[in-house]
Amino acid sequence: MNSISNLVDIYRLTNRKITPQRLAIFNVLDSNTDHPTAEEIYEQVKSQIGNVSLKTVYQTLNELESLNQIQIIDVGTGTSRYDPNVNQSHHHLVCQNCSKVKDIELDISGEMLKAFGQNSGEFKIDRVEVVIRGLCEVCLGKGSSKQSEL
Amino acid sequence: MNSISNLVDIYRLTNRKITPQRLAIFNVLDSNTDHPTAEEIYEQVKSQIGNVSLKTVYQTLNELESLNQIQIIDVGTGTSRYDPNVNQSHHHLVCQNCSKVKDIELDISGEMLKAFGQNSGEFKIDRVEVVIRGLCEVCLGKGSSKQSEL
DNA sequence: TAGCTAATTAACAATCATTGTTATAATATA
DNA sequence: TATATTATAACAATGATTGTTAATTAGCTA
Repeated sequence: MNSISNLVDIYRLTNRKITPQRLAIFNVLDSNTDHPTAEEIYEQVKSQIGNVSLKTVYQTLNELESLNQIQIIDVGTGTSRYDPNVNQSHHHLVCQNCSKVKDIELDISGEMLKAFGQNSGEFKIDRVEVVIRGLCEVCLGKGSSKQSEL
Repeated sequence: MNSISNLVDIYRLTNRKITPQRLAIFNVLDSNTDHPTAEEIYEQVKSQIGNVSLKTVYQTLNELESLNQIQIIDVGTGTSRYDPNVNQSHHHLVCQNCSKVKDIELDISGEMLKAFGQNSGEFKIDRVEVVIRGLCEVCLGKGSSKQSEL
């Protein structure tokens, strides 16, 4: 994601209005590395400006994705997560216990991509996503009993 | 997934009953490489034995997963797909146009796993999933306009 | 082979994440 | 400041999946 002021510019240039709701959403996303869900963003925006609807949050997030300013990631935990990191190529670690997602930088290039391409037949590769599943630091420390609180 | 007769054995050994519905589901999954959705399995079972409920299909599929006989894959297309291939390690090609999923054999070992582990910090890796997104052979042939029929 | 009992099924409602609809409100610009 | 246009909120709706419960069936045993 670009900085907030860049986003404002992008919004102006594309004839979108700068509303308090949108600014607050930009603000929550700015430099966020937590991969929040829409619900979590909604809660944070609410605590900043008092009122938003969940619909507005979803709308704005989808908009930001089509403007290539965020990435919507779905790693099969039942809820999409929103990642403002679109500049550096990266992949994701997913905790099988608490469902939290962390970034991991992996250089999927050269050898690997070549190997992928050789096995993919007639398929035209657009991009490669690696999801690494396991246990995060926090859940490791707690044993591995199921719990869901953060 | 094991062969159907093996599944029947597993079901008997775990005090589960062999019902026509379950047998038909086993039969649909047997050697299936199409990554069908629950709905698709439901349709096929219905055409075989006349009546099932979707609930029964979901139940049996979840059961088969916890018995490690199938893999539930969720590649962010909004619907889970069911893959009886649990014996060979493999990954998935996902068509961005028609959402179909194909298997791809990739050797994620040695170098790669080492690289992954080095970047993952305190995270304890259980398994690595690679999803390659792009266009399948069929959709390539059709240009890349959105269509959803198979 | 009939009867018994636990397991299974089907019908239906419920859930959760996400999207559609529409009347009202707010932004940007003249 | 008025006006055109876009955005918001409230609400209903959707689609995939799961919960509930009464009725049915598989498989054991007499």
